Amino acid sequence: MIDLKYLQKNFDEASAKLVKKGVDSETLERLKELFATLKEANATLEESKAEQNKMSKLFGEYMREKKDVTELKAKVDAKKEEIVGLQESAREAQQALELVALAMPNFPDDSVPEGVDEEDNVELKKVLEPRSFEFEPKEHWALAELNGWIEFDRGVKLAKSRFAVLRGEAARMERALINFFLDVNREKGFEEVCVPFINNATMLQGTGQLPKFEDDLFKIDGEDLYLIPTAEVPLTNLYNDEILTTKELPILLTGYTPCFRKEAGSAGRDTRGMIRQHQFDKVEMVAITTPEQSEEIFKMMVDNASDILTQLGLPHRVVELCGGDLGFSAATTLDLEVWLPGQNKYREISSISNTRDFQARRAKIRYKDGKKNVLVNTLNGSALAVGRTLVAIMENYQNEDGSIEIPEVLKKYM
RNA sequence: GGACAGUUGGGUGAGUUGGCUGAAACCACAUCCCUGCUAAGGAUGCGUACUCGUAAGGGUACCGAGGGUUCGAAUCCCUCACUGUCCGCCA
Repeated sequence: MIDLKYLQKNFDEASAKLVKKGVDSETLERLKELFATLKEANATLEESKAEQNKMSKLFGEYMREKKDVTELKAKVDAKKEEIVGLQESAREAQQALELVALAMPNFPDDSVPEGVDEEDNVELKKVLEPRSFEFEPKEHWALAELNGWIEFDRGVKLAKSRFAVLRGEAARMERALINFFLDVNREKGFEEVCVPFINNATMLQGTGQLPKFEDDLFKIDGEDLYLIPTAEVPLTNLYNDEILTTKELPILLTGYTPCFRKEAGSAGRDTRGMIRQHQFDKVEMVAITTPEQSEEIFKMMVDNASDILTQLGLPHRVVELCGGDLGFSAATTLDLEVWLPGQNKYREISSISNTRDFQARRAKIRYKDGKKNVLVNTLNGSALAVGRTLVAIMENYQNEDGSIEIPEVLKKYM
């Protein structure tokens, strides 16, 4: 959630920031008004309650002194009636505010480039030269068929479209990649964590998936539970509603989880192959830091993900997302895009974001800085998306006959 | 899933004949004093959130969550969640 006090005090500045992210200033104006309304409603309510509390105390004294209380009771009864009304309007103001506030995306950093969609993203650097093929490189689904690695039709049979089955060497490579990623991350100082793959609504709200993106989630029928769309949710919310100490920070976590997404808005996109599935494996990095630490940790996370790709010998590039392409919770995001020779383009394989205190405010994650409680910064990033890495290996390591070499670093894992 | 018990501040743990308890005591923690040096003693402070105020200092809310009774609830009633124990089931 954005800082509403900041919005109130620096409206023009705040609204300029959010325009970058495609929020119109009318919505912001409304948010500001709702906030002011709530504050006023609460102020009057609290004043009345203070009076009532005072009278109730008096009441006790009267009783003890055996004084007559009928007059006092009449007064306090009248006050009570008044409070019921005030309470109702305060509650309405609260709900109206939350409706808008929870749907408001994070402020982008000032350094974020202007732009409306991925066309306007900025390439920062390329790592590794794509290899040149003496034959026409195939796409991964063709290779999958040749090698018997992926069964799309049986995945569909078991569940529905956008589910797939990995077999034999592909299944083993999937597992090898997970282990490789976790090992590298651990060497970089991330603690490995194994978390529930199902989280409750409060946690999903903490990281920003709810209430706005409910349609993208698989919900458990009849329960307040959802399949996680990313390990970012459980890893970040590990500290939901907690107050940490300075010496605990930064907290660096990594974990493997499957991720479940409805892909509601992506009908028709990447329907072929396993670039976009309802279920995919991912190893995630999450960092909980002080505001001062987050910049450095962010760079470290990007370098780490890039380093993993380099170790795998996969050509990739680093792209800075423009304001319009930035996710809901992110203040800044760098994507790593891996080269897919079969598709002849770079495709996202990791996305690393600093949400600053946006998630921390929602999830109430703070740390004690001296006497004050300060919101932490939370960061997250993939290292890496496993299925897409498998795809990248297939396409980059293919031979003319369709066979696939195993990257050197993975050999000891297979 | 069934039965019973429980859920209080960072921790342990009082308080359950409703008001003087936002909450004793102890521990932990912080600062200071004394002492002096692998110790001990003393003083003070020490929950969270919102809100008013330059500040000092006020106000409101929170004793698992939500609702109810009452002038007033941690204390009474209802619903739910969670934890523990026993039973059932089970990887």
